[in-house]
Amino acid sequence: MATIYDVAKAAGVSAKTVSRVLNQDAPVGRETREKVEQAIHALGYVPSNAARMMRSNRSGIVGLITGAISQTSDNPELTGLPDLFIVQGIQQVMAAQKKTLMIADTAGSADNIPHLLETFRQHRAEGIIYVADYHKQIELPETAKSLPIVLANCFDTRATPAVLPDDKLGQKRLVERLIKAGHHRIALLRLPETFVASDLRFQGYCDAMSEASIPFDPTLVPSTLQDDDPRQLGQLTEALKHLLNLEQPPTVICCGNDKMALRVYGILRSMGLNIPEDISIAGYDNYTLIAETLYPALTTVELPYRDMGRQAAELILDMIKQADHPNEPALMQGDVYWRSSVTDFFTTNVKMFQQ
Amino acid sequence: MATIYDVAKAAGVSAKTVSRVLNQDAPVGRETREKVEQAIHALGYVPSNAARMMRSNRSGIVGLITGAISQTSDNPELTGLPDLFIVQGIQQVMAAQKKTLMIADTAGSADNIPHLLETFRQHRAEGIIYVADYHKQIELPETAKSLPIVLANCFDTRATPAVLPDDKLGQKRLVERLIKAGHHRIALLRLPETFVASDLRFQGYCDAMSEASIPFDPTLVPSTLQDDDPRQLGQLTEALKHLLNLEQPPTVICCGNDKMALRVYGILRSMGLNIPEDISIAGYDNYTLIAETLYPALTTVELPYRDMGRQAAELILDMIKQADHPNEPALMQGDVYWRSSVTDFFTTNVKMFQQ
DNA sequence: CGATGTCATGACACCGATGTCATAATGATT
DNA sequence: AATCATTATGACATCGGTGTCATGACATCG
Repeated sequence: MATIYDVAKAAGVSAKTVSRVLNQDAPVGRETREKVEQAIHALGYVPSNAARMMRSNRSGIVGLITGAISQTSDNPELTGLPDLFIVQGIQQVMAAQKKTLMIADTAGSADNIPHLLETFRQHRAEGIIYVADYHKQIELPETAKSLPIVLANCFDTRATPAVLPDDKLGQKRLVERLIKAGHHRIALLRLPETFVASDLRFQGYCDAMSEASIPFDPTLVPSTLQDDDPRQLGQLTEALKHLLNLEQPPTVICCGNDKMALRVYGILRSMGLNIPEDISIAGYDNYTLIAETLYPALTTVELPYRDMGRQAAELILDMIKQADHPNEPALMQGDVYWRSSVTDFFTTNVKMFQQ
Repeated sequence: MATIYDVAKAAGVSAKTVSRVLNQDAPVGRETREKVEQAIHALGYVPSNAARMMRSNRSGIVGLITGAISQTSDNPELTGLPDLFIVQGIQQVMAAQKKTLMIADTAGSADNIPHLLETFRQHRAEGIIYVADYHKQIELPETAKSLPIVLANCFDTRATPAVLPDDKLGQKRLVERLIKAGHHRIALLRLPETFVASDLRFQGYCDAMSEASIPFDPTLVPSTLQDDDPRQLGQLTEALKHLLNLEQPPTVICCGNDKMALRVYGILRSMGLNIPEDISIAGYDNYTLIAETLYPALTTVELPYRDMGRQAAELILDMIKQADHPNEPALMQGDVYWRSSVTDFFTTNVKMFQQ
């Protein structure tokens, strides 16, 4: 591979002049510049990042640690790869800032993290973003403290800067929207309690209900599911039967996530029920593969992964520039996606009047 | 950040001795080694990759270009991110070989590729893997030729080494398995013809049928769908009606992929049909999120993405070691995943005898 | 017209590792 | 005891860029 000296020789100038042409940091005569540019092109010269980095001591590299790629997570059922949208959001910002993103994968085991951090330090990464596959609490090894670090989709007890989805607000908005559509018997099939999101979303549900002055009815919120194992469809079936057999059954069921909604579709249909004529269904995550492909399309709340990624990227870049960092996690809002799996009594009524 | 000289000073030795301790490439006295190791630990010293790279001229970096992360592909409907499993397979091999994988994303536009290649050259990547989001033909810019390169999930006209899924064999195996289960009226809902896989799988279907001496019946293979747009459920509905109204309707329908199967589930159910009692369904891709979550679980063929990734990684490493490279694309086989969406007449009969 | 400023360019040191060679001390061999 | 092999260590050059400083050629100004 050609070096700057090869170019200098070919152009009949000094290496420093070539450097000036490359960096445009000092005036260079037009003729000289052209000679140099020709030589660069002829030799296919590309400057060595390593050599540059040595002098400047600035790598322009941001490290990204994730299990998103090898998503053999501890809850393989729940994670669906869409957390990769976070990575996408980060990429966008990094590319715009001409930073190089170095992605390392935990290969499913947190034990690899120290080694990954070591590698990043070798490459003199300027900062690190850690992306979790779903909203959860984590604990990074002590070694992580020496570099600016941002957590995305997770948080720790040491107030490391974090970017999180606002699960509480999201669920609240969904329920508000359901109420606006005329529903007031609203059931909630919670995620297992081990998920942070489970409780937050339950709070959002409660907030929306109480603000609408609808008294909380515990029979509409069956005990949380114990496991997300596909073989335990039985549990889900039981919960649904319970809800449908209530004296005042719900008109809409909020599922813990879109995947659960997919299962609920199957079960309800095998019971002979139609969605949304007999009962409305809502999900959470806006996992478009499911939400848009399902028939009817699923009303759900977005997990604002891309936004979270962008936010995390901007945060780490700020922290690299100035050691300053926020103490509160950034909560990102996700929109409600209103699709045909939920009856809107008002819209229906309007149509009826029109007809 | 501490340098090797800081460590040398702290340990009271020369920099070279520290280097020897680090690389274990020459004997070092026990006491000296311990002093050095202490100093390294005390200073939190991590050697600079950049400096190392300068001397050795070996970066240990392999570049990976993909649109998998920002999957705004030209066929956004078809791609579902699982092509990331390819990336995962690559990661596994690279990690085992102590290579650093540098992932760059096309951000949805092939126009960015030259720039990405440039970046990789700056980092002196030793080789490049290009991963496509689905089996297709591509054309890389001329600039790509200067480095060892391997294509994964795609191929070009210049016989660049490639790793591809064996779509033909996969479909053939599935159909063979269906025949073995007692089916002989087997329908095939093809993917749009723009997909390379569409024709290959059709060939596999034909091969299996002809080897079983079942004459080809074109009414069982409706004209391929024009588009995968979710709004064009109508097209799919028409095709299904056509199949069901045949004098001898199929006992099983092979869908172009798992996503299509998901839609077919919805349509058939809204027609009041049960799967698999009334009709069996098979997919393709083994997109587990769909295949395992659907009720009943979907029989499908695996796209061997992880294997393809591993294969591509090993291929590029070979090519880095010796400029040698294969001329034929490597075809990777995917297994048939037999699940309850397809009736196995044979198994059923056995059960009936047993009862 | 001499002083000053700007432009264009080159010489040289330096960033942080490591390869090469030299050197001293120790142990083994004849 | 003399020679040779091995161990343990350091001095120094080098990789490919860029920062600093120096230099010469013009242009501008009072």
